[in-house]
Parts: sequence; structure tokens; C-alpha cells
Amino acid sequence: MLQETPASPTFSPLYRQIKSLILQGLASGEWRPGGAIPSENELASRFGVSQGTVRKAIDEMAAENLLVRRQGKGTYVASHNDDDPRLIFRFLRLVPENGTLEASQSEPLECWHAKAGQEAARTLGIRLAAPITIIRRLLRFGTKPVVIEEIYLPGETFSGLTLEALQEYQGSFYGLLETRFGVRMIRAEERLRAVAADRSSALLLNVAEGSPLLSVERVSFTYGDRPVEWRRGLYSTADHYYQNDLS
Amino acid sequence: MLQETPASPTFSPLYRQIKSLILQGLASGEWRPGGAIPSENELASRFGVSQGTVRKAIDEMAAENLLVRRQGKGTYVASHNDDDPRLIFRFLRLVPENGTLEASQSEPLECWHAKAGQEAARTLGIRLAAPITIIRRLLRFGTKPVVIEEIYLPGETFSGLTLEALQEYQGSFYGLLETRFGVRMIRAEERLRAVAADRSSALLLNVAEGSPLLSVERVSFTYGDRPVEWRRGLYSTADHYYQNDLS
DNA sequence: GAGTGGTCTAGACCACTCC
DNA sequence: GAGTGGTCTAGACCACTCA
Repeated sequence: MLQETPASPTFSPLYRQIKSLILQGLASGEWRPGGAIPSENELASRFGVSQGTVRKAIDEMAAENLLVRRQGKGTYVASHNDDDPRLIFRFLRLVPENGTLEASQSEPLECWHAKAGQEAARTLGIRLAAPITIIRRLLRFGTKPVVIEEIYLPGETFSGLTLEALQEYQGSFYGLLETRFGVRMIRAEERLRAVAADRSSALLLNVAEGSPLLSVERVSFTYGDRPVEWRRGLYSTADHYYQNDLS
Repeated sequence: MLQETPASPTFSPLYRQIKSLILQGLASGEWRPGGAIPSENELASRFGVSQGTVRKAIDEMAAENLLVRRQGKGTYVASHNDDDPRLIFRFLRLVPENGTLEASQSEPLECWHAKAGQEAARTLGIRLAAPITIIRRLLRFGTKPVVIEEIYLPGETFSGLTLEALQEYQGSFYGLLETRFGVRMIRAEERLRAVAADRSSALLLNVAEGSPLLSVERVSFTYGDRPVEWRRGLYSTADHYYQNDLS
């Protein structure tokens, strides 16, 4: 069942094979975000390996924020609906200059459906003119508008998403995608540039036209490195900054 | 020798105590960047624990990029003079728009000595008016000037640093600080903002005055979370972008 | 062949959670 | 008390490096 020949070109150690089996369970939806996976002992006997081997597989997945261990309780599938304060700012790196740690509020402006252009199709790995859903929204810290962004989603994966659903959902955007569509974002790549504010963005962000804004372009991936979100944002960095830790 | 009482307020597991002992060896300079530390077996018998416990300590430190394991050879202190391609871009996240992966070249412009003002003193954790060294330099990708930055260093830690030394050294700036002063940067915090180019920066970067630039402010830390570098840079993001991975 | 890190196992005991 | 993850040990064998 499990491959056992070392030195073969596709060889990987047992615990990595276990890891990829667990990953399959996550990707297939067998275990849902926020739910528990079987105990280490059960997985060990199910896969016919020792508990230590399962443990090493889970160790790596916990380090990658795919699983969360809770001593005495079990191991859980990580979720954007958890309110672990360390993980909430993982995907929003904007911090107020005067550290009053106000929570950010999302204000969805529009949500419409369209056909993928070249750039969207290439980025999301879908075919040209495939259906996509586009969302425009504004983020505020307190009352100040700070971020304006457009979010592009593949329509087939997220069909039926409406402005009302966005406005009603209590919790983060990624939390909504998880509970409503069973798609969990596990990783993202961002590209940052400095750009000049165009007229409409300047109006929304309450800054002068032409003033410098931080452009943040993001591609997010779900299990199996499948791209499922493309996002372009403009951040006003007069009273906030983008924080990044290099390590 | 090693503390053994669980449930005591300062309790930490054995492998963490081993980890902090190894950390002491790194911080004290007992084992230098690029050099090998003792083998797992030797550390185990030296500290009176099993090899597995040492292994777990080293595992964590390797994950934090403090140590590098080399199968069959030994475990080495990570160094900025290694030319591991994965680690070179760890502290310079700027990527050319058209992925031609040109190496960046540093051109030191000035290096002078001064007294710490309020902000520098607070950031670097030194007293007001303590000696500091300030470096101005320009980074080019190919022939294009892309980054202009000022680097503030505590003078007592890095005394005797000159413009000539900067110009002569083959290798990265952090590599120089390591070999010349034995100080290794292990972590940094960056704050990004969009700003308008002032006259002198615009000239150096060959952009129009007032055009948007990416402002990157960095504080770097050595062992024990001691801040030892403060850096302010302006990045031209017309042909390059700042890449960040969220995970 | 000796020495190093890498994998895998089996078993013991501890700490935490929940019933 | 039963079940879970967390720590620690001891030993076996493998893969890699270097002399």
C-alpha cells in the first residue's frame, strides 16, 4: 500500500506519504475546517505506521497552519473562522500608526458577474471568458476609509455569491468562503508597488488625487496550490503601514 | 543542572532548555556563522539527554533559519555568506517585473559617524547621543537605480566601519557585518508605506519628483532579539515589485 | 569504514480536557 | 477514568560524506 523502496526516483519518507494522505482528506472535504481529524493513534493504525510517524506528519502540517493541535482535545483543521488573534492578521498586514488596534470593518460596495479576461484567466487558471465574480469593497479602521479593493473569484467555484450575503455575513471574507463554499485559503502571494491615486480611488479613500498609495496585488491558493482568488487593493498609508516580518 | 520540576511557573520542556543552551553558544560566539556545531550525539552526552531530545531542539532552530543541517556532514551555524539561493532573497524582497533575475549591485555612497537622535536611540536601544554610523547607498538591478537607502548602526558594535571597507567587500552587507564584526542578523521587521519622491531621491532614482515610491523601514535583530540595525529605504516600483508570501 | 544526520519504531510517563 | 496530544528515551537501520 505504502511505497517502500528507497533510492527510487519518486521516493519520499513514510511520514511525507502520511502527510499527503492527510492532505487528501482535507482537500476532498472529508474533514472540514474547524472540525477534528482522527486521533494520532487512530491514524497510525489506519495507515499501518507507528504513532511517531503520524506525529511527524502532523507536526509539519501544524507548522504550515493547516492543522491546529489542542492538547487533551485533538487535532483540528485550521479555519478562518477561528478567532486566534495571531492568525487574524496573517492576511491583513495593515497596522495603524498609533497602535490603537482598532478592528477593521469591511463595507462591500458592489458584487457582479462577468467573463474572465486574459489576465484574470491566466492568474486564476481558468479558461478565457469563463464566468467570474467581482467584488468591490472598502475597508475602514474606525471611521477612516483605508483600503479599496477589487476581488476576482472563479464563478464556478463560488457560484451564487451575492452582495447581500457579503453584507450579512458576520466574520471575515475568507471565513465566509469557507462556510459557504467549503474552500479554504491556505497561502497567498502579494506584490506591492507604490502608485498614484486615480480620481475615483482618491474620492473613496478621502485623499488628494495623485497622492501615493500602496498597491497590493494578491493571489490566494487553496489545497494543492490551486489559485482561487485574485485581488487588487489600494492602501492609504498616511495613518497606517504594512507590516512584514522577515525571518 | 537542568531544571526538572513540571508545573513550576518557569517550566519549559527539556528540548527547549537544550535549545536555549545552544542559543547561548551561538550568541556568545562559541560557534561562528558558517562553522559546524558539535554532533547530535556529542551534544546529547554533553547535556546528559537523549539524542532525540537534542534533535528536537535542533529541528526548531533549523526551522528558524538559525542552523543548517547537512546530511552526512554535520549541523552548521547559518550564515549570510552561504550562497543558498533560497536565503539570499530573504532580506531583499524586490523582484524585477520581467523576471530576468538580474543580481542586484550595491553602490555605497557615503559613510559617516554621528550621534544618535531620539528616534535612532529608541529604535536601536542605545542612549541618546551615543555614537552611530550612517551609510547611504544605492542599489541597482543591472544599470537601473532602484533603491536608495540609509542604514543606521550602533557605533559601539560596529566601530571602524568605513566606506572603503564597504566598497571592497565582495558579498552581501550582512555577510560583511558577520565576518568583520561577528554580528549575525537573524530577523527583521519592515514597515511599508507609499510616499512621494523628494527632489534628491528622485534624482538618484531617475524618476520625476513627486512620483510614488515605496518606503521601507527596517529594524533588524541579532540573537536575543537585540536590535542592531535601522534602515530606511525608498524603492522605485516602476519596473520592480516587492514580493511577499503570506502563509 | 567511521561518523554524520534522517527515518521509523515501541514504550513509558506527563498534562490537559471532558465526562 | 478514559482519551487526547506532549515529552523523553533507547535502539535499529538507512543515506550521505569523506578519508
